[in-house]
Amino acid sequence: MSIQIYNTLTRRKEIFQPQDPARVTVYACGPTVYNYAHIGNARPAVVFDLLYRVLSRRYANVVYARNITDVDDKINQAAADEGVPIEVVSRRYADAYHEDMARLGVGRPTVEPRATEHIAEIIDMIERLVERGCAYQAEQHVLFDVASFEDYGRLSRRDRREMIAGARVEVAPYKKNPGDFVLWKPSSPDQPGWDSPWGRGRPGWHIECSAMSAAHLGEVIDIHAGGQDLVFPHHENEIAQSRCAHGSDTFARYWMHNGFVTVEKRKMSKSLGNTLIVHELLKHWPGEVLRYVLLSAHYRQPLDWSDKVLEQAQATLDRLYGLLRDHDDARPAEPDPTVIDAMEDDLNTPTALAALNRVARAISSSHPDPANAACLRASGAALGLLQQAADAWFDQRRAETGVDAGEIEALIAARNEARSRRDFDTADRIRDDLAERGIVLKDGPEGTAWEAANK
RNA sequence: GGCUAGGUGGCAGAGUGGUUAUGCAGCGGCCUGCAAAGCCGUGUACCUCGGUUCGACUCCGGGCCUAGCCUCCA
Repeated sequence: MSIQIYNTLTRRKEIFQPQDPARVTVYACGPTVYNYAHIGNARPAVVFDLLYRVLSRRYANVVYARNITDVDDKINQAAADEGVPIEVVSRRYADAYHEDMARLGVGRPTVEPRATEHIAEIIDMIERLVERGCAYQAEQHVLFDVASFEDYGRLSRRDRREMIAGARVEVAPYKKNPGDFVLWKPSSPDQPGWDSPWGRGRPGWHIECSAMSAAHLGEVIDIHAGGQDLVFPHHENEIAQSRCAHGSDTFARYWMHNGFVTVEKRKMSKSLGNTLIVHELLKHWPGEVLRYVLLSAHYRQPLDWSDKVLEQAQATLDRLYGLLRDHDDARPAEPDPTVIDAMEDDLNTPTALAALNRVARAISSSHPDPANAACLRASGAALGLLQQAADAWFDQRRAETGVDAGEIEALIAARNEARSRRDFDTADRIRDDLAERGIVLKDGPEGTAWEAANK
């Protein structure tokens, strides 16, 4: 089987064929670092990290770029509010982003370019756009001339003329067309800025991705990915800039867009004030639970976030880790082919999880079954799951309750002593008291284990 | 208004022109001092109305409903 990808450009699932199998290029839009990441920001990070892993199984050299946008008016605002340079804000939240994503099992991309380190490339690209007649200068701004690009609107399936008619965008008087967007804008002395042929200023929102992807991946890339809300205008504008600047007929050959995380079916967004911050969620749930939930729905579908789905994911992981604890002897193994097939079919993680659970069910209950357990662990690896030691998983779960493990162990010993005397009233009282505190006892042939109940 | 995606069993969520998704919960059984956990078994779902077909949840058309984009946004 080959890798299949749903391409937003054609609205169809297509067989993935890299332009150069010796160097596969992927660019994903990363965070603008002015705040902690919410779980909606985490979805593309998790999903496209998986894409990178899927591609890497087949291609030896996959270059995966995920940028950090570290110059932006929201960052400027946050820095001004605090009275600190923008670097303080951007570094703080970039670090937090890395920590949070690591706890979700997201690896680092091959390259992680930053906008502020590519100002020269950005200016260079804007100059080329002006030379080619695709951009014009007006009142210290440089704007992209949408009318100069015939294919504008093709990705998002919009008609340029209709967009003008229904434009809700604030139309600056110096724009030739309402749809024209800013490539470069002037900075006041108290705003961050760089010298340029158009005076001291800073880049507009879209240009940095075009400049950085060209700098690190080349003028035509294989896959460009991001959230659904970036289709328009961000990606549409990237295409326009890049193709005009390079004089090419293709910018990215495949476009992938993840669906939204919703809360009570409404899109999670800053303006609705219903964002769930990953940093906060991690105080209550293991990162692996968040990851499992993120993978439980197909990446293009909306994913409704709730405590219920978190509890379900945790219960499932408890069961799987229990199997590993009882059967895995850490021998090497290959993942179940069904899991790989599902991943290569446009990252079908729900089907992959179903296959993972079938592997789990194949594990014998009556005999030690290290072969199937190892397959379970290896299959989990393909999804970035089940990679910690089972004991570590359960220790982490216990630690959440903040109880004294020694005390629990002592109570369990007392209960078992009472049971051996057949003093079941005492034994049951101890068990009930522990249950009150959220501790569940599990009697087994090896003795009595315990763990924290689901919240 | 324009454009896009989707409506599947109690919940979450894949998929398929005729055959078991999977998980969580529930129910029955095994096990257990009794439970829990674990294991085994179990539910016969696919918005609505037409059409195509030997046969449609799956294809086509209409309708209803939901969400999203068109403005910063993953």
